[in-house]
Amino acid sequence: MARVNTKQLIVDAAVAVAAQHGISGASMDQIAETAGVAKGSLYYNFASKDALFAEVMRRGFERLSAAIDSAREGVPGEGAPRIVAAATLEALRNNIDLAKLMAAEVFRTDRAWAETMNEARSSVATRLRDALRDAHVAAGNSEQSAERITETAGAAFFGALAGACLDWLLFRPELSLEHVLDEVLTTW
Amino acid sequence: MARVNTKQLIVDAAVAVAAQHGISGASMDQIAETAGVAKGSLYYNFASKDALFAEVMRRGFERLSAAIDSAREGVPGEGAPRIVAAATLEALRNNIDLAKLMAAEVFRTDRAWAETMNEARSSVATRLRDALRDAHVAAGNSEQSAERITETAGAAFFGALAGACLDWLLFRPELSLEHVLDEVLTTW
DNA sequence: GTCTATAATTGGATAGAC
DNA sequence: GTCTATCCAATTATAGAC
Repeated sequence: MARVNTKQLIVDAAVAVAAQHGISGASMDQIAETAGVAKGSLYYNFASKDALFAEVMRRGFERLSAAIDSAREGVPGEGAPRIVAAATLEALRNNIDLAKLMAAEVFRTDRAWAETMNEARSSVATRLRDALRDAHVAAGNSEQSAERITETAGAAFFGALAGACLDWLLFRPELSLEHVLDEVLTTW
Repeated sequence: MARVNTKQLIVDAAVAVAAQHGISGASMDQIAETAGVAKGSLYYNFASKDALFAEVMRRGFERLSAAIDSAREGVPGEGAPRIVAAATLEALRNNIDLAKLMAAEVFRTDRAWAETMNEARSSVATRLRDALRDAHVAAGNSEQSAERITETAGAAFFGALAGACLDWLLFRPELSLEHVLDEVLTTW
């Protein structure tokens, strides 16, 4: 085992490089240089560029799901959308490179690892959908009515958060998280 | 002048190829093959790959803006969000490759033509923001209150539409446009 | 486990014929 | 205005030393 976690070093570098140039535009050379390791080490730790980015995306969505789950613990239904939205914005802000990368690649269906990424995407959308459903029921609507809120609404919610978040971080970084949250939720 | 519009042929092929592999992953060779022209013709019609995709993105956002403007004509404030949302979904559905491409590249800030694309992105977000503002006022709120709805809300609205639209077209194509619209707007 | 060196292929772009 | 042929740089991946 390596003295430091080389795998994590490489994954972090891959995120940083791909956030700027996209996955196809990110070269293994530049990733190795950014990580401070030789290119040979990349191929010792990952079978291929595809395998590396499958791992990058898997970890990214996993982190997002975990942040949402953690935020929701013990929160009543009516507060759910705001709290999961805040957790999502927070997670994206903490790693803006990863946010750009996920936004750019989440709907690419041709990759070798598209299936893996799609499951991760779906699990995030499902969590957001559930938050919307819980709030719907807490507002006095029936369970049956809440079931009309599907994963598509979750995907819309996620898209709204990602769109607002990137607009915020890239073009209006002076705004506060609370302000961005208000803009997303008051119109929702 | 060419007998057929070679420029348009090339632009269409570029959209198709880049929708699958991203812009960096789209090779000029494959674009030429898809368009049914020689690679030399690409470079006769466009100065470089960057210039080609600058034109692709410019036309894409222009089409979207035009669709929104056309839909809004003569529509009262309270109906504005639904009508512009429908027009946006319709435009994206009519060219799903372009939708994937715009979603993947809209927040890339390192491109040579990032400034051009950013203006186009901003003009779409502004149009959506205006629709939200008009509905807000039509619902009985003050103009002053409506001004708290900014371009960030427009970006969120666009993100929601793009997220729902791609979820729909890629994974749930059996849904109707009206159904998708309802899912986006009832939770909004 | 990490390095250096290199193989094999593909990429963007250009020159010049027609 | 379009084609074919070609250049050169960059890319993924591998081999083998340490």
